[in-house]
Amino acid sequence: MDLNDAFYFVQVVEKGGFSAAARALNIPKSRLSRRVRQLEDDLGVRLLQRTSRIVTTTEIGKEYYRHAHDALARFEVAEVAVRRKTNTMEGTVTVSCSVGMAQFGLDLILPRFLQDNPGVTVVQRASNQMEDLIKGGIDVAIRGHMDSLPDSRLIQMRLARVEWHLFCSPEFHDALDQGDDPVALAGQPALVLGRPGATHQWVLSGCDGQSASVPCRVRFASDDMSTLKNAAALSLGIVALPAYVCRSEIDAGTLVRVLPGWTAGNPQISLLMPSRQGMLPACEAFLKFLKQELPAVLASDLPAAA
Amino acid sequence: MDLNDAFYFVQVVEKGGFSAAARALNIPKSRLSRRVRQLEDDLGVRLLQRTSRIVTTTEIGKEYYRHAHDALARFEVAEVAVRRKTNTMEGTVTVSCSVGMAQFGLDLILPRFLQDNPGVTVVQRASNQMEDLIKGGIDVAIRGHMDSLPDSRLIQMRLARVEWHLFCSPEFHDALDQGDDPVALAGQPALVLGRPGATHQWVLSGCDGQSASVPCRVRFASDDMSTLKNAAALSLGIVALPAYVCRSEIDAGTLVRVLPGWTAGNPQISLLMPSRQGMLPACEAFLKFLKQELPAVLASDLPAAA
DNA sequence: ACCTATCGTTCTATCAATGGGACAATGTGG
DNA sequence: CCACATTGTCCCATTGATAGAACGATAGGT
Repeated sequence: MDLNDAFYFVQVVEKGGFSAAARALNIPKSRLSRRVRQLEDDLGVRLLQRTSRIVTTTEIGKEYYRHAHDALARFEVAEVAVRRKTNTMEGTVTVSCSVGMAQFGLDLILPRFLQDNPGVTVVQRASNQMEDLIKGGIDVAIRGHMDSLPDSRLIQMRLARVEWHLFCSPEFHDALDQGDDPVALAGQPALVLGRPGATHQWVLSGCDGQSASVPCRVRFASDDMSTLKNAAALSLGIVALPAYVCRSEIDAGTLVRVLPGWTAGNPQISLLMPSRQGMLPACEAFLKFLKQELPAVLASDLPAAA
Repeated sequence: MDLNDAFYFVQVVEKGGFSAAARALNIPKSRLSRRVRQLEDDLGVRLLQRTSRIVTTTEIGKEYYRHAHDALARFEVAEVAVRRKTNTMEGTVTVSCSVGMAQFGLDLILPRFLQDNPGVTVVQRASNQMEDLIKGGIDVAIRGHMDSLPDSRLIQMRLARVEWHLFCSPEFHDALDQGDDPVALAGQPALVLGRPGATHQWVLSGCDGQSASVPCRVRFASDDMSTLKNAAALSLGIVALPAYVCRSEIDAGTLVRVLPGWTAGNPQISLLMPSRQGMLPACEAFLKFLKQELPAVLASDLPAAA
């Protein structure tokens, strides 16, 4: 059963003949003749009665026509539905990111995207574990990584580098040695993101290229940056976090930066997507938006947004 | 746009993968892979996200699937509708015949066919002009003809020969010369079927092979055999008609046969149909029924049915 | 950490569908 | 009444799709 044959048959019926249908479809009439005959053979029924001059539909041909016509109309609907989404800014974009990126990065810009694109629905899946993009039906993931991602078949797009700084409460800072020397931090209580091993250390880079590794004492570890920030604000220790995450606390004075001349990491933020082709305009617009807006939000040297 | 590609896509979605669908359909998976990719290219959208291990449907793929699934279900309906009519004794049979054949031939047997085949609808188109079978959507025509029909592409099936006799009212008969000689009828008033020319004659055949042509005087001409019979019963003249048409009048004694040793024609009754292939069982059953029952009805030597 | 079964894709010789013209049949207009 | 235009079908060289194996990748069992 070749579904195209049904289409050809419907066309012949509607145009009132093989030649007319062939002209309308811009295909040779020999094809129409052959395919309709094939359809009749498949069904085991004569659908058209032909003279060399005129074509009429059998009783059963009329019935088949009605149903086939409906079916083809449905296909039309299916195609139109797709084309509408590919031509207009509609559809759903599913984005995966870490909780921190959601709270302190996307949170600042996502509302604007939603306002600018009323037809687009954004589904955010904030999680601190990497999700499988394909299994999860995720259109784009925002990932931070130190070295290049090994994920082979995924499309990668470098977005920005973010600086991680060391933070603590002003009170805690006052109690520290005020020198600009990393070694002074050795053994200090650390608030650590993720699951640290038995020993932990801050890997610091100076502004002039020097680096230092400072062992510390893990007092608290969490997947959640907000919780770590709160712990730091309560003077429980020193935390290494992306600069943009702590911007409002710095402005408010509830956290201060430790060792302003040193950074605690400079990971790459990249966008990952399953494939570049066949992407909805809505998704492309979202990508463009992220590429345009996110770097500024993640930059260390910008003041907080109004 | 290849509609089969949509079918393949739906199968892949429903079976949950290319390999599973290929196994279910008994086709190589390379075809599925190629055709689904082609569909995606045609639509300009990615419908499936693939790993070497897993396949998931895109958001838009899900939408396309829903519509395409509906459309395919419609095709299923179309096919089932046809197959039902080709497998069971259902459908409509359109038969064309002359008014005389309808009133005095088919009338006797058609009710039985309808009773025996409750699912079959018979549309009878009784007309004294030959209709175009194909233009008129006629499945089978019953035609009487003296020499072989020239209609080339139509299928012909010889059914029976019918004898035409000369009839008149008993009163009229009494007034005739009672000899068995055709020449005695010369100049008698004739009731003629169809549109006679200026002159008319009866062409008679004797039982032993002799023939005679008897000129007569046209008093009344009509397309309708019943009207002619009535005119004859009213002693308006002599009419040449198929024997079976006048059977009941002969039995009732309102008409008598003129020149019992002579016949006024012996045309062939044939069935004509547009084509033999792709015929509905209902139509085939009707053909078989006609072939089986009609000759007896048309026979000259049978008593009238009860 | 290997091994194996299975996944979807890709490659290429092979085969079937195709397209364009020829053809017989048949309305149509002069 | 005849020439012509147009109908649907048939024929055959050519082109495009296909089948089957090879392939890289991956998940799960051991």
